[in-house]
Amino acid sequence: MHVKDTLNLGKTKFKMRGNLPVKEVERQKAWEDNNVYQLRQKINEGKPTFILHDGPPYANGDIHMGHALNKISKDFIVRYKSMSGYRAPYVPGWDTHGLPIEQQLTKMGYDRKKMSTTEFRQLCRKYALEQVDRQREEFKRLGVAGEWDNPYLTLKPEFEAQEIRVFGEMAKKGLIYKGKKPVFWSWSSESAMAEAEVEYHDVTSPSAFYGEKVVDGKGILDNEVTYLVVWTTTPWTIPASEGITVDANFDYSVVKHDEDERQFVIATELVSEAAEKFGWKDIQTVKTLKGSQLDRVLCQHPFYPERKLVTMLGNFVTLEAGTGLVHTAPGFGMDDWQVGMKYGLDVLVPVDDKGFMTAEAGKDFEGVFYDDANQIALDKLKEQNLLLDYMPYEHSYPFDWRTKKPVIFRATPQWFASVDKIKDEILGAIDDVEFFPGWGKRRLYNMIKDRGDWVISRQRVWGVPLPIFYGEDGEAIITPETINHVADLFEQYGSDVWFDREAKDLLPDNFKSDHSPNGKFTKETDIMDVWFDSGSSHQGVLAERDNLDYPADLYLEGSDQYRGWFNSSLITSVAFSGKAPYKKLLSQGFTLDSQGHKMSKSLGNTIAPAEVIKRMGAEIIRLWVSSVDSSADVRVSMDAFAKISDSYKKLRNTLRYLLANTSDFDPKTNAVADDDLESADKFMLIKLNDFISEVEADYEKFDFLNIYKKLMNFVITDLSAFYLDFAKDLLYIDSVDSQTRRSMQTVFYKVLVSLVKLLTPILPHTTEEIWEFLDESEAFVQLSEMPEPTHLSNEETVKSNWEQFMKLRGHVLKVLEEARDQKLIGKSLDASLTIYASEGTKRLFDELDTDVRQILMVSELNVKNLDEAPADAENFNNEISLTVKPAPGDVCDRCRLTKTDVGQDPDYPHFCERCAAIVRADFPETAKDGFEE
RNA sequence: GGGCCUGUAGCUCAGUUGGUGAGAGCGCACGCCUGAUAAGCGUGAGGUCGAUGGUUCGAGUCCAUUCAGGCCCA
Repeated sequence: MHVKDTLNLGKTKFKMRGNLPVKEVERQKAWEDNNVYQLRQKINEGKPTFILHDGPPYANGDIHMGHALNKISKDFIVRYKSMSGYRAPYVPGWDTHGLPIEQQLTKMGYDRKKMSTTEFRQLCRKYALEQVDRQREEFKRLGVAGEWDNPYLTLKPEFEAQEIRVFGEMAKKGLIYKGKKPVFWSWSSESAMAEAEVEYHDVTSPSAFYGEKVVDGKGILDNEVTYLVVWTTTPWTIPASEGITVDANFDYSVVKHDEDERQFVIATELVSEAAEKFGWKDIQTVKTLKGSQLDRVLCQHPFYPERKLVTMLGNFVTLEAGTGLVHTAPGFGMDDWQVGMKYGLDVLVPVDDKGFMTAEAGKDFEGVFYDDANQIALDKLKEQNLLLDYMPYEHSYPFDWRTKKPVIFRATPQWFASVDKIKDEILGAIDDVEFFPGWGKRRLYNMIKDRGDWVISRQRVWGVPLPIFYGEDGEAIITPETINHVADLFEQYGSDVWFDREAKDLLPDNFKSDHSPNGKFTKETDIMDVWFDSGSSHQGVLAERDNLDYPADLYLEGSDQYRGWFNSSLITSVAFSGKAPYKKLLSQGFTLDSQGHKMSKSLGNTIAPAEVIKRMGAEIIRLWVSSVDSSADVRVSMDAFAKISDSYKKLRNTLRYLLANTSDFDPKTNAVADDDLESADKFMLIKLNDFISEVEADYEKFDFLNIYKKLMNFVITDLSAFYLDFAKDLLYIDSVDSQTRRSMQTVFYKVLVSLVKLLTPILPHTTEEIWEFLDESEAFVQLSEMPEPTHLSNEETVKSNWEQFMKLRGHVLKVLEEARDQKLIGKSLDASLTIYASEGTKRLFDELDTDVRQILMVSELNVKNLDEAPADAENFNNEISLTVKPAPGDVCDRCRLTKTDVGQDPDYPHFCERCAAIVRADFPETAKDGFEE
């Protein structure tokens, strides 16, 4: 027998290194094979629900770090709630309609015009489903638990049907209407374009400065002699001009010059520049005024004297070029349209699909291609002596990316959802929501407050059709009857049916309408905005599925979703039922590169989750997610993952040590009751209980960063550097079954089990691996419940005593280090420490009722009165003075302490008395046989 | 241009209602240990608190401006 064999060294097969990239995959398979997620749901049946409703990612491409941050954060919450008394199912979803998928197919070489709509839609569906499969595997690889085999997809018939019902409910409440709005219009391909389909090139346009005669100056300007000087780079839109926009805060001057009777209004700052352009000399300022004073001043249209132009206040006017007054044609510009809507203007669109002016533009323009109308407009202005100057102007202009021809802004018929009518109700609903972080409320509130009505139609095919019929007189027909019928059809056949059938076959049998005396109907061909799809998920998923609830407890997405999903869901939900779809709203920042700049493929600064998983494992990404403040933007770098990887190793090793040193401990038979624990063990148990309470409170607040910080501090400072370090003199040395040893193991085991449970939401792979070594009833840690903190009888006293002691310990470490520097000692066990203690400190030692020598890890400890301290002792706060010298005596072969009693037992010449006694009792044969070398 | 947000040691973060020389963990340096060993322990060095200007007896903490960055609009 060797001396070492008499020690109780820790033993475990739990590996020091995780080999995560390989082991995670095996473990995930085991969870799937054993239906662990489903088992958890079964255990939670009947408990109060906590529904985290998944915002659907767009089904296209590999997942990036932002996806990982989002899904892992959700997993933390769902796993925590599932283990702490709630039924918290997680149904992941995908956004599967929309332009990007259509574009992908175009890129792959499919031509939408060479096949039927349904054929094209089938290709879109196939592509979308492939993307779902691809992303699903990537999400699962992150270790995210949920109903992966039954996700919600916006293309599923039951979802589409519910979306139609949401639309129908809004229509019933009078919130759906048809209007006009400018879109990018490509006359060369005769279709509307999305922003993503246009590209910008520099072009030179004729820009013109011209006057518009004031006919009603509102008492501020003189009628007939005053002219507002406006600027435009699109003279061809003058026939559609309906007003002039100024900025309320700018200063404007009314000026005259010696060669003209007329007075002109120009932004003060731009007067001299304009005068130079126009060749004006000897300028006199008649008066100056604020833009706000020009509000609703009326001018005469330069081409149509009977039409009045209204002056409006807008925020898009610039002083960088022009006059500070802008010609405004709501039918041909977004800014123009928005300000026009505010002032209740019509939307004139005297240009047809092919880009030719219509009769509405007047006989001089009718039939003229819009680009050729520029010259006509300039000529007409010149004729009337209104044109002050014109010149070529170079600027960036949108082009159709396929035909390479310019596009125009042109108002087209669109369907709208009124936000205005229910805005107060929506703002009220925001008040009932709890926001994380708190500023989210302000952001969402401002966004809703300032937003206009929602354009829900798209001139596309890959989406949910607008369920609208038209009568013979062109009137739109949306009734509860038609809505229900269409919803039922979609539920049964999917929305393809809309494209496959004639209008009459989409209507209920014998459907009658006053708008169609002959029973003839047509159908809308536009589809719905994809934000209406995902924005309906509270009905399409939460209300639709038996195991879910509406409204949800929580929505959690990136901060871009204040404008996106948070916004659209809120509008449809309030419209549908008067309440917000979420009780709590948690938003996260974006993932940026190590410099804090956005990540993009073109910049080449992206880090793919797959790469990290392959090199370090998903656990490292998960731990990283917990370690950053995700309420703001987070920086990502391989370096950061390497650092986290170090933290993981530390954590893993500490848990391994606990495991190794409880391998001979049976919690059922060896555990010591709380009140019988040794003093230091009590202290650590109290610390553990505090830790449990704090971590659970942090989980409730979704404050994972705080959990990470507390965890690392607990593990590194309390456990590894303190408790587990001095434990060796006890665990290894004392008799296997001694009270001191079992007391410590009792706490070790509690710490271990509690940590493993608390960490399961964050590091499920690792904790499940440890769980296999524990003697607990549940087959998987995920099926266990979160630990509950307990309380000891006099814990406040115990805690404060030990906290005082920890301060003294800091001083001891300091003097030991100094002794080490002076080569007096090497390790602390070489030292004999003398503490000259104040009365208070001596009382503290008494109350601690512990082996202070052991905890300070020295071989010899003497406690004397403070006033006996020699001059060379180091004093701390007049509480203690300390001296260190090499411990006298010989090193015990077994406990490695240096002691004067080594060799006193003749049977054990190399042992101290403590070890001799233990070994004689536990291994009697060694008294005769001795030990091998 | 507008709404909202962020900027404290190399990294990730704390810093209470403005008040002793600005803290933690990691990393780093140095040392110790070799019975947690591709581990463990200790000590130490690192910060003009983005910048500037104010308020105040006193500001990382309040105000203004500004720079850098992010999301969403225009």
